[in-house]
Amino acid sequence: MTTTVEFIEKLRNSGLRPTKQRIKICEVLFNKETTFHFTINDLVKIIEKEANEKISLATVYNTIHAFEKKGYLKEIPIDANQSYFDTNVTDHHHFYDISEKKLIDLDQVDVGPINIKKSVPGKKIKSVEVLVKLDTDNQ
Amino acid sequence: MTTTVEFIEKLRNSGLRPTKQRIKICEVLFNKETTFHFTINDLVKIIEKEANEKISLATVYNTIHAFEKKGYLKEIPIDANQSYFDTNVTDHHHFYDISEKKLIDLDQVDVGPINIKKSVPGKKIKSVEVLVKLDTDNQ
DNA sequence: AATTATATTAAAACCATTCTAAACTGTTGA
DNA sequence: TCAACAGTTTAGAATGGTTTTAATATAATT
Repeated sequence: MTTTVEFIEKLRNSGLRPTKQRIKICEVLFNKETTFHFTINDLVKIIEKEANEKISLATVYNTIHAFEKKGYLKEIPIDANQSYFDTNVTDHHHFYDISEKKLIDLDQVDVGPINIKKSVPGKKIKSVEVLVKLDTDNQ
Repeated sequence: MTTTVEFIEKLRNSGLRPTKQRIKICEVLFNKETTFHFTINDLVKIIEKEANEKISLATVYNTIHAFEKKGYLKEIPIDANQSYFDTNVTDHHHFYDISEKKLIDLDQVDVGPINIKKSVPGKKIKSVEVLVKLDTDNQ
């Protein structure tokens, strides 16, 4: 449980003005028991359900991008249709259930160490992401 | 080097009528020394340069999707802006150079075996893809 | 050659995302 | 406290990759 005051602190410390829209989005994203995955569309629906006032779609995009840049969110590449975000910003991997279009976290422990044996001159590794696609098991 | 006749065979064997558009796309995609990565936009430019006649954008999309469904191409998820395709359909992984927006193949050997220790009931693993993001190394 | 099924096409539609520029709000410092 | 400024929100328009449409063309079958 994080208080509104703590979100205001967090925002200010990040150089982001604590507007009521950003505080609301913080509450929706970071005041949950567990981390979760969402699309912008999902998020807008949650906000509309929880809030009594409407937030402009442009503001939702702006805020999500600001949070991503600050490292409070991670974008998960799955397909080219839509952006998926994750409130779990620790290093981890994903299952993607193709039929249900749902993401499931895969801890580092569940995948084991990955050793990249190749390198590209002048470039350094920024991240290593494993995506495991799942299909219905009808044998 | 694959002849036009062989492409016609391949198409027919796949249940795809060998139209001159599809044959042209086959030649652009599968008549190369090495496999490569491309976006639809890249492909259209290559076709326009190589061919004397124009192929409709809708046909390019249709054909790429048909080829993907037949397993002649793989889509690589990188970000949500654009679809990237790979003419290398063997199991392998990728580097993604963020600054240059370029994909580089990573052989299975370069990554080593990946052991997924978690499972989801009723679901089976369809694919395991590793995406290694690269950044300019300015230390 | 006629018929049928499939493919191509240009243009319109679609839809997630970004941009615009005007109105609004938080912050700062006098 | 309040004016001034910089940063933020907003609705709506614009963008751009992708898909759909429905008319025309082509390949396959008879």
